[in-house]
Amino acid sequence: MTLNEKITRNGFRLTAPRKKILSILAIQQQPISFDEYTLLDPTIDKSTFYRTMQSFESVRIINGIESDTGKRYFELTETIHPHFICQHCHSIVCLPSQPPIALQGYSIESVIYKGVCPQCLK
Amino acid sequence: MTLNEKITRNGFRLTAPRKKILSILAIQQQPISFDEYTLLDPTIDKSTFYRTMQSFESVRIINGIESDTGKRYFELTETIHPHFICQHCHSIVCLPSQPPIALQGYSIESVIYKGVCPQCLK
DNA sequence: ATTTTAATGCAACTTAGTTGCAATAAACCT
DNA sequence: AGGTTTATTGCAACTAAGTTGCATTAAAAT
Repeated sequence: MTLNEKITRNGFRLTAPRKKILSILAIQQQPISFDEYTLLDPTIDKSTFYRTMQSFESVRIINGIESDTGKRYFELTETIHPHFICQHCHSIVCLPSQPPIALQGYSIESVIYKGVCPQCLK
Repeated sequence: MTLNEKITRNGFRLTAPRKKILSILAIQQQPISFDEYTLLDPTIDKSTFYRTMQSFESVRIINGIESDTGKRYFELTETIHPHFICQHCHSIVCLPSQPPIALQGYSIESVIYKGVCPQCLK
């Protein structure tokens, strides 16, 4: 199922702002915040952006990550992978996929590690 | 090193609001938010609470966790353990301690799993 | 006991994200 | 294709969480 099918089959309309959001998120190496997104697409409206994130999160097109800066970061959920948040420089890094963790009774969808990144440890 | 020593040796003063915060956090089963804290101690001032969290986080007396509700949750860092955040009911659960994860070059201080909890899966 | 200075408590502020609503435009239907 | 329906947009106003400035208070050092 392509991304566009995922959208239309879930009853969402494929609009211009949504296409742009998806095309921009598709080329990111890390999750990005609304602030970072507006630098790449200054025409976007705040509420359109956040509403799109909510809609697409609800059908697992997008994955949101809470930073310790009080902002949310977003990425496409193409390949599931863990993330690392540096508590010193607050960067969010995608980590290589790892074998899924099993936890009796729980459905685990993502993993976040917090700590200090190699650069900040120096 | 006791908790009080940890506080005074880091140059912090052992004040009445701080003692109360610590005594209340000490008897929690899960991390709590400012809202939840005020129910247990209605005399606390918002800025005193948050400033205490910041100070004590900086010296690892307290561990903060970002929920997907846009709130931060706090707990004492006595025993390090992972947490689970349910994306459906937004509860935060302490999980039993697990063998530490190694990640080349990184210092990992905590792990958060996100997904759906057993109750919500039913 | 006095002095020093960190911490408190209040009010005002900031910032991220949400909401209401009229206008717009996908997608559906002959 | 043209008309209709209804989801989505874009704007402004709002909310909620957390922060900041500052005068006052009280730990702790002398």
